[in-house]
Amino acid sequence: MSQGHMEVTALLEPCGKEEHPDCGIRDVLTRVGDKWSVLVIVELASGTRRFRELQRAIDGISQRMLTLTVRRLERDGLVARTVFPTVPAQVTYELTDLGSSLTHLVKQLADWSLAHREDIANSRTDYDVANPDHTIH
Amino acid sequence: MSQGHMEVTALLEPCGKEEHPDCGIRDVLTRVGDKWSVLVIVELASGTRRFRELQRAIDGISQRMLTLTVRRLERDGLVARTVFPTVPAQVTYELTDLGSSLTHLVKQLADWSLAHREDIANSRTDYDVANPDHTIH
DNA sequence: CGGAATCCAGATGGATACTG
DNA sequence: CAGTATCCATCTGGATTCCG
Repeated sequence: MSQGHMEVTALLEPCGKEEHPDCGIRDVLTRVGDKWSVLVIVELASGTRRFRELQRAIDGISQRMLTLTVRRLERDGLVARTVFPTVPAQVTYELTDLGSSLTHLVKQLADWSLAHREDIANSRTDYDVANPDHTIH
Repeated sequence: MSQGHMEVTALLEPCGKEEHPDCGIRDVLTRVGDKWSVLVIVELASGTRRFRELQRAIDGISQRMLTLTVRRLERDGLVARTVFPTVPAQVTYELTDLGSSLTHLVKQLADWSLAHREDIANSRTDYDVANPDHTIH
């Protein structure tokens, strides 16, 4: 059942003539890698949230970016959006089954990040000391 | 040993007064989420590669972006760069232990992407049909 | 071969103001 | 409350040229 190796090999091969050669994986990774998506996913992993609840939970996100982020997640089928036509309007967001299945992997990535962030920070410091005038970031 | 839940909760809390409130996880995720890093990591997961080998293996990457990508991965301690002072120069790249430990997660993400790319594509199509004039991407 | 340097277009994201 | 609209700064990444 552990077929990970075979699958991933296909990553670097064109899998369809007309499509992008990355088999669409980049679509998913750029979504996960954008500035706010993961934080939204992690927050929704704890339960249904309203728009303002999300904004208060995610420090620093602007109204505009929260809107864009949840819209993209909704378009990808990872998040479900429900509008209650009350006054004022009330909108809730929750993960779909697809979104929940991704959450598990996102949490592993988050844990890895937390576990190794010291290593990475140290490596960066070392690199910056050894290469005083680099422009990489 | 499964402490995933507790760890990730910390994601949304400021963990240090002076630092970014995301505990540095965004550093890792943006690295994984950028356009080329994952493809470089996956290729290096198969073994040591020279610069030109990487470029030939990764379809569409420019010289500049390959340089930037491997430099960032090196700075983060995920990739080791070795220069052989021959003429012409010969440079090899390989994953460090840290990089290898991330590879496993990256492969899971890649497998998830491949497994669900149809679902996502369908969801996007449905969304675009239901919202004919949206500007999201 | 393995880059570095420069230039430039497009994407991303923040601030602000306005709305049903 | 839950957005939309606009403007604008920054970042990302591609193309090209040059270099040891």
